[in-house]
Amino acid sequence: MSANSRLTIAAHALAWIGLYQRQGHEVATSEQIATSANTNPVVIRRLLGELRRAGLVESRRGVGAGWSLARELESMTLLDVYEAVEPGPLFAMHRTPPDQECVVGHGIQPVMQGIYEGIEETLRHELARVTLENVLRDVLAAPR
Amino acid sequence: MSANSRLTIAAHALAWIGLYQRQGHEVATSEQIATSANTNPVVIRRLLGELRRAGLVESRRGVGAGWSLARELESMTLLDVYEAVEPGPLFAMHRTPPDQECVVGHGIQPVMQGIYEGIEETLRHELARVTLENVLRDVLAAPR
DNA sequence: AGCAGTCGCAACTTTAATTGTTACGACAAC
DNA sequence: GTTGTCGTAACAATTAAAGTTGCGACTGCT
Repeated sequence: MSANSRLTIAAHALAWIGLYQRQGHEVATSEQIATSANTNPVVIRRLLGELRRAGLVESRRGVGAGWSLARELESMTLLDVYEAVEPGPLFAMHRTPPDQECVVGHGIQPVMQGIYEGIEETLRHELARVTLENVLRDVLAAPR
Repeated sequence: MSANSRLTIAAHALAWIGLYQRQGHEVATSEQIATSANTNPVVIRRLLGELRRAGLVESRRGVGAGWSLARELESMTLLDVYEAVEPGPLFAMHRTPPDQECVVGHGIQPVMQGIYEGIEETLRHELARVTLENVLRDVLAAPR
C-alpha cells in the first residue's frame, strides 16, 4: 500500500526532543533532528509545525531557537501524533464515482465507508494505547 | 495519507460477480465490471488476477470467457481480499536509514516495527469479521 | 479452418502524494 | 547589527497507483 513514513518520523522527532531535554538542553534544532532521522531539516520543520498546531510541541525563534515539548511524553499518545500528521483516511473510495445506475455501483460506497470507519476507530484505539514515553523507554532499552 | 482504492475496487468486483451469478449468469467480463466501477478493464483484470492467485475467483478464456467466483461469498472475508491485493505494510519506516550512532536513530526502528505489527494484527482481525456476503447484503439494502 | 470475443500480459503514460531541496524573509538573543 | 534558526513558499525528485494501448493466446461457434 501507499505506505508513508510521517508517523514514524514524527515519533522519532518527539522521542529525540524528549531525550535531549532530559539531558539538560532547552531546545532541539530541526537540523539536529534531521541528522538523527537522516533527512532534510525542512521536512522536520514541516512535521513539527503540524505537531505544534496540535499542541504537542513549541518553537522558539531567533538565536538559540529550536523546538521543545509542550507536554510530557507520558501524556502524548501515537494517536495524538497520528491525527496531527496524517491527513486522509486509511482506505480510499473509487477515484472516479462508480456507475450509479448499477445496484452495486450505487450501494458500494456507503457500505465500504461504514466498514472503513469502524476499522479506523479500532486503529485509533490501538494507537491511543501507546504513549511517546513508552516509545522512548523501549528505544533506550534497545540492545546496542 | 497515501490512500489507495485497491481493496474498495476488489470488493466492488467480487460483489458484482456474486450478484451477477445469482441472477443466473455464468461469468462476468472485466468490461462489465469496469463499467460498474467506472474504470479500465485492465485495472479490473489485474486485480482479479491477484484474487485468482489467492483462490477467490476463476477465469475462463475464449469466446464466452469471463470471471466467476471460486468460493461462496460467505466464505470470503475482507481479510482474504486485503491480503491478496495489498502488498506492503500500513506504515513505513524511514526512507533512508536513521543515524545508527544516535541512540534514538538506532533504537527507533525495531520499536516502531513492533508497534506497527501489533496494529496490523488488529486490523486483520477487523477485516476478517466482514464477509463479502455481508458487503453484498448491505449493498442491496442501500436506499435507492 | 476461420472468426470473434475475452483474457494475459507487457510496456508505457498519467496522476497524485510524499519527500527532498533551495531560497529567503522574519525573528530574537547577544 | 550580526548571527542562528524558524516559517514558508516554490520547485524538483521519487514513488506508487491507476490508466492506456497493443497484441498474442485461447476457445466456442459456424
